[in-house]
Amino acid sequence: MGDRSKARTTTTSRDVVIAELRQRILDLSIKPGSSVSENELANQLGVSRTPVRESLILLAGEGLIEIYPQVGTFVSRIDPAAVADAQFIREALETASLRELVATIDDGQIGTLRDILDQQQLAVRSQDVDRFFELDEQLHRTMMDLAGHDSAWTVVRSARAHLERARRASLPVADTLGRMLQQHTTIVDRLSSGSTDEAEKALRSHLREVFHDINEVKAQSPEYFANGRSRPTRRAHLS
Amino acid sequence: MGDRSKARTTTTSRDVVIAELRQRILDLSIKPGSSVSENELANQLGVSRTPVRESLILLAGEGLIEIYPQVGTFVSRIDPAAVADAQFIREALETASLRELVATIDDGQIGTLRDILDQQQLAVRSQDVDRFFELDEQLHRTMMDLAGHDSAWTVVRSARAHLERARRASLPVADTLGRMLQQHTTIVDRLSSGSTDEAEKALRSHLREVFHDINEVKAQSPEYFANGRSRPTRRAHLS
DNA sequence: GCACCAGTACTACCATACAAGTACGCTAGT
DNA sequence: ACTAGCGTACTTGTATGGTAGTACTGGTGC
Repeated sequence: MGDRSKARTTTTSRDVVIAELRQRILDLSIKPGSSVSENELANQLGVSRTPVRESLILLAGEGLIEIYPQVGTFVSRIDPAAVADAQFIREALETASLRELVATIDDGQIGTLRDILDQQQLAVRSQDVDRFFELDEQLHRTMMDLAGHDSAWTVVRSARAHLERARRASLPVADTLGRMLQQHTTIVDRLSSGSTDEAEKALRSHLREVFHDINEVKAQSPEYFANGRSRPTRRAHLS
Repeated sequence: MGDRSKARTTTTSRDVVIAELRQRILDLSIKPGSSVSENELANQLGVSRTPVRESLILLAGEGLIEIYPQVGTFVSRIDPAAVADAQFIREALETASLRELVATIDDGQIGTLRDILDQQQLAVRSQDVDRFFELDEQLHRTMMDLAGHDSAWTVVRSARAHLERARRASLPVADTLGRMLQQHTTIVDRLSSGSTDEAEKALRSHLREVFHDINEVKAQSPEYFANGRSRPTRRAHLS
């Protein structure tokens, strides 16, 4: 639910390729700035160029891929300006949802959110980073769902993609997950107590934490970032 | 400027097809719910099915098109839920931009906005509807530009597309344009006087006017709307 | 008259072949 | 040693043929 664009019932191989590519880009299996050739991907995935190509076009629409005709296709570098924009979009949509949610939320819904927090607690104890971020996405999405804006999540997810790449690359410091969980807890607490302004404030500062992570990544992996106006070179994919 | 996805310099025929299709969908040359076949479009536009197909996939990503594998491709009907979502997104992003803009705007920028208002005044006098809405887009976009969020405009434009189809279909009542202009003027006035909350209020109620137009269209052209969960029929394109 | 069933015509999906264009590397000339 | 220029190998763009699957239609049995 919540994805209005899912107008079909069957699964095409294009769908598979899109999911696979998005996954690889987000978890940095394919590094920002590296080239991705249609032929190469087609061979790897065992399909023809057509579905690969169509997937790349769609991902280019989301800004994760850049296509230069007759030159090559590249994974977008992390652009500080794009990151700032993505952050702005995410912040605007999530805080607006939150304000509406405060007025309508009931005890059962609060229970749903607290369940997610409990599971995050477990993930923190076992230091399961992947699980934690999976739950992070689930929490944020659920809050928008409950506010009745599940379809706006598509936009947030797209914006989030640009931010998430950076976050995943940052070394998870021991207490990072714990601090994030605490922030989540604060948000839900204020949400359940009906303090609109305070809840918004907590959410906003929580979302802005990502800038800290990004600067950290930029320090240790500057090649992931788009510093100049230059385009990646064709043989950038050689690792 | 303002379109980060424009990573290329050459113009491919896919670009042309995309622009043409988006235009036709927005101005209702192709009616909501009608089918668009790859073959048919390819013949009409004098290109092969490939660029047409790729364009349709991209537009499906924006929600303007729905593709059912092995069944057909259809122009999205106007979905009230989607409209509400689009409105929410637009409102959240534009008001957030406006609040930031109040703090940073200078006299020159205010002048730029007032120039647009003057041109709208002319459009109202000559009852040039197309020109008026062109300037409407320009005004809203410029405000986001000035706030430094030009790239978020891409999102707003996508959301706006769902709203705009309805608005274009509504009969332009004599004083509609005049009323909209007055609202624009109020927003810019409050923006220049630094009244953040009042400016936001004016913008918000201005944006919500679209619901009035949409209800009007729904009354006279209910077939444009997605009332049930049913999918359009294949021969829906017979006019 | 109505319901069911099979055939046909249409759809988008995928694979493949060809065309247009760019970048890189080698070679020849300076 | 260095630079200019050309050729090759690579890229994406476009065109087209065949395939799998669905919807509509006409006929048949009830």
